[in-house]
Amino acid sequence: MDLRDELRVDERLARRGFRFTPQRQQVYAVLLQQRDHPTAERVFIRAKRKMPEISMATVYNCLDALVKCEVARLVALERGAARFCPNMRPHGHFYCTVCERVFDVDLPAAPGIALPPGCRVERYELAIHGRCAACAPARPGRRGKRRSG
Amino acid sequence: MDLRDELRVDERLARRGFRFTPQRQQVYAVLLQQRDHPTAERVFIRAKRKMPEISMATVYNCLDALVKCEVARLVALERGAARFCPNMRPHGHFYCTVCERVFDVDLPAAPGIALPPGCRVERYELAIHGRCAACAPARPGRRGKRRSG
DNA sequence: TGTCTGGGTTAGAATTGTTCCAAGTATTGA
DNA sequence: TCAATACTTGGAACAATTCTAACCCAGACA
Repeated sequence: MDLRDELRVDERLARRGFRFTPQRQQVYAVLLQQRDHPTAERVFIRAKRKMPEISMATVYNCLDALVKCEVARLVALERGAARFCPNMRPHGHFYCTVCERVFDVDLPAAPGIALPPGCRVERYELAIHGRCAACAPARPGRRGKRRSG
Repeated sequence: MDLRDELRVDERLARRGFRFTPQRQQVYAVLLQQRDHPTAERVFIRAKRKMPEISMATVYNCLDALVKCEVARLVALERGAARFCPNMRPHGHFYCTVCERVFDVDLPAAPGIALPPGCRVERYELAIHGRCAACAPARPGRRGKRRSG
C-alpha cells in the first residue's frame, strides 16, 4: 500500500472522528490489494487470512467507515451483495452477466444529460451490463466473431 | 391504460408462455397508474386495493414475468428494495437522496464510453444521485417528504 | 497510577427483501 | 371429461445487512 495513501486515509477517518484501527487498515489493504470489486463476504474471507479473529460485523463496520470517509465506494450493480471499490476517481462499471466480474470504465467528460430543473447532482453511477471479452464468444447470440482458444 | 399497450403486453407474455392473468393485469396497471418507481411492497399495497386477496409472492411472480417479457424494468438504485418502472424506452434515473423519489431522465444520444476491448454491451444503467428541486435548497439534514400511497 | 469516557470489536440475534415450496386452483388441449 | 400445465397462495427458508449487548482498549484526566 502506498504510504501517502495510508496517511491520507488515516487523516480522512480522523477528520470524521473515526480511528484507523488495525481492522480498518486490514480491510482497506484487502480492497487495495485485489481490485476486483469484492463483496463484503469476500473482503471478510480475505481479511481473515491475516487477521483470523475479525468478524463479519467488523468488516461491515470498516467498509461503512471507509465509504463514509470517501476512501472507498459502494457499488450496487445487481440485486444481492454490494461490492466495494477503492478507486475514488469518477468512473463507471462494466458488469459481465456471465462471469460476474466487474471492470472500471472511464466516464465521458461531459455527460450532457437533461435533468429535471433545480436538481443538484451529488454523483453519477454508470453501470454497463454485458459480456466481457472472455465471455462474449461463449454463448452464440447474434453474429459475433468466433475466436479460437 | 392504453388498449394497444395491453394487447401488446398480452402478446409479449404469450410469446414466452406466460398468461396475462388478472393478477398480472392488476400489477401492470399499478405500474402504469402511478409512475413513481414503486418497490414490490408498494406495488403489493396498491394492487391490494382492487384485489385484496393478492399475495406478495404473486406480486413478485408478476413483476418477474413483466420484467422477463420486457414490459417493465427492475431498477436497483440503492441497497434495499428494488424498484419497478414500466417505461421501456432507454432512460436513466435521478434518485433524490433526501426524499427518495425517482425521476426518469433522458440519456445522451452517444454515451462515448471507452469499454475494455471485446466487450459486448447488453444495457446501460445510469443512476444520478442528488437532490431534487424540492429538496435541493435544504441544508444537509432531513427535509422533503415522502408521499404515502 | 486508577478510572472515566467513548469509540471499536465481537458473536449472535433481528430485520429486510426476496425466493422457494407444497397445496390447491384455473386454464388449455385432447 | 380428464390430464397437463401454469398460476396463486401463505408460509417457510434464505441471503445480505443491521442491531444489540458485552466486553476491550486508547486517551484524558484526577
